[in-house]
Amino acid sequence: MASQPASSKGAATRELIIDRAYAIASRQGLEGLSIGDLAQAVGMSKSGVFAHFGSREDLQLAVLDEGGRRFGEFVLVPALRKPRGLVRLRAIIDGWFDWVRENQHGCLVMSAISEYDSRPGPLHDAVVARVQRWRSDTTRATQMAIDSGELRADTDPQQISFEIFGIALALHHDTRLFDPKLARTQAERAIERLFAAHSP
Amino acid sequence: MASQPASSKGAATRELIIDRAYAIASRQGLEGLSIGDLAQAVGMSKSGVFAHFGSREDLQLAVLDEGGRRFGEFVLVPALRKPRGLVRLRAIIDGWFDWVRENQHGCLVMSAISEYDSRPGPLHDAVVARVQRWRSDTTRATQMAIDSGELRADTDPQQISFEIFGIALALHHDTRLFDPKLARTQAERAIERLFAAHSP
DNA sequence: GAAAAAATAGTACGATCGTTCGTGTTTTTC
DNA sequence: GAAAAACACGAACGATCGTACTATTTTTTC
Repeated sequence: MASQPASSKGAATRELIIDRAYAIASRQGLEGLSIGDLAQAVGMSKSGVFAHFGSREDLQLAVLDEGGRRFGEFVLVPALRKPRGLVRLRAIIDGWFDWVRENQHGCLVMSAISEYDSRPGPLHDAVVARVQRWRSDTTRATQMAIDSGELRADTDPQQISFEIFGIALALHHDTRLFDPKLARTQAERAIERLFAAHSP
Repeated sequence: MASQPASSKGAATRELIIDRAYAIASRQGLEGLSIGDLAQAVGMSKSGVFAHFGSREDLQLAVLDEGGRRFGEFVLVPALRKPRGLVRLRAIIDGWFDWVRENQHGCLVMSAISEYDSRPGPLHDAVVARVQRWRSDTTRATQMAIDSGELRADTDPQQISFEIFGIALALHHDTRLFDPKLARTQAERAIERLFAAHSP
């Protein structure tokens, strides 16, 4: 999963560690990520793993960052290649829905939201920044769809962002708790109704 | 917080323990609930606390149950005193929104969803059962609003349930991550649009 | 109030936690 | 290839984890 042949040995193993850590934290959450488990997963000693990060918290921050990076690469980057307007906004949503399907075992960032939303500290701040960035991306894409006349002029882009977020959250949880296919259908129907309500 | 003067001493302290455990788990999650912390919170010895539950898992199940009970008492019970139809459905939603506002530090059941949605075991099953029950309550209330003619006959009550769930989730997270008041406004606007789209 | 039962405390266990430190090995630099 | 720097290991730390076992205290029953 390493994006490129890292320059130094240390950077390469650091990437490997984060890759494994991402896999573990996707299932167990960032709070459920222990250095012992991680060391075993990468086949190194605990102290060897630890040395790459000043502390467990720094490790968690790095893993959270990796989660945000992957989400961006999977969802945002492809969408940005689409033309501005409703097409791009729909690409973001579809990409997100696919992301939920692809990550059956859980989405790290979404878990992190629940874990740190009311626990102050660096991780809370990082999560807030991450979600905020994502939300503003969606808001911006919505604004473009308004500018292009594909959504009504009196549409509130932040409101749309909020509602898309909610639909994605419901999809995320229903996918794991109940039936993935039904959940996807319901999410898509909700999106259609959302756009229909704001179409000019 | 004890509902009634418990018959035996043991049952009374058990209630006390669960009350404190609920408070801790609301902030830290059920996985973040340790018997040591809990013992200190109730002013008992670790083993004294432990003896009331066969295992940590049983304790977690009991606390989860308490969370569901409180939610039901706060949201569902008052709503069931309202007349069937849209009034009751709106009461459920308003109650839930108030619940989110009231529990600033986090909702235990919502956290539990994230913690156990993809981790098999008794707690996963308990969470699924809990959410399922809640969803079917909402679906039933929606069906009544259809029957009374307040919502269109071709409305899918499960779809409505899904969307309400999503809006509540978004409200829940935005309340903690961003601005509670703005989140509440956005959630209410989303609900209005949802009903408007299905009004006859 | 004595006897039986229930509740709580105390202690100790093996495991695991994050972290530190000193030593050895591997990689990079010159 | 030698010197310097980076990397990894192993052992040990104090703390905390859930749990088991045995006393001791408190409550209930008669």
